[in-house]
Amino acid sequence: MKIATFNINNINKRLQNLLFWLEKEQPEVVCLQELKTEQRFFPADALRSAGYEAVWVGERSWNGVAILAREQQPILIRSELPGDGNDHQARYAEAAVAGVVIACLYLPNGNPQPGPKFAYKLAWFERLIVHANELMAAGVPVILAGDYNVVPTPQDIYPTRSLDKNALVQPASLEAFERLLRQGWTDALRTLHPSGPLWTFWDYKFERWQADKGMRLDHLLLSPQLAALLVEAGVDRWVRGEDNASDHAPAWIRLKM
DNA sequence: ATGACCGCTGGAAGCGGA
Repeated sequence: MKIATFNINNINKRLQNLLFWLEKEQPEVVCLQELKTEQRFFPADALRSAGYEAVWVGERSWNGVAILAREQQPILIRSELPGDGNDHQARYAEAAVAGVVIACLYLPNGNPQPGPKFAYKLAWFERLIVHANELMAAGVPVILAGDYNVVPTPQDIYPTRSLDKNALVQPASLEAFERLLRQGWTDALRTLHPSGPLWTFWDYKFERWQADKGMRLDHLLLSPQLAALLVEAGVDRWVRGEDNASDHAPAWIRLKM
């Protein structure tokens, strides 16, 4: 079973890119972020024609997450991250697919830092840590997949000092990610590729793609019973080189199930 | 690197993104 996470950066603007990738790579489950569309404009019919059922949480202009499943209907469990009844940004969806809990998340970027946006990022991260702990304690198979907006280690970014103040690389951001992992989650891509670049994002600016100066921001974390089934993982880099591409490429895993 | 991108909003520049 192939499961992918992909920050699509506007699902309607990039629908043809998405459909082409789905046709070529045939993932069974897909977590999408940055739909940038309100709920009623999600392209459910086009995806169904391509063989995918979906659940989604839309918002005008920004954010937005979706979970797709090939030839089966994902069962929505929740559409908001618990812990703050005043936070309605469309950044979290959780669904059951084939007996696995799929959490699709879009963690706040947090720039500029310091400031209220960075505080929101860290607060959101704390809520995720609390909820992930509950999922772990429930003992069910879980995948936490999405755009974490965190560069986990120095080898997950091209050599530069120009981003030292960026929210993506702040010690507080990395420490929160570490604390999440220590609950017992497996960082699937890094586990199968322990060293070297595994970029999932290349900035549109400054010809970062052409120079292959990227970052690893998109992660799939596995609960222990799924980590034992992990057989393959990678990044579909070719997607970033297409016309009209998102600035992210899909990251994916294959589980023996 | 006080950065050259991309797309949205609104109807012009300004913003969010990372």
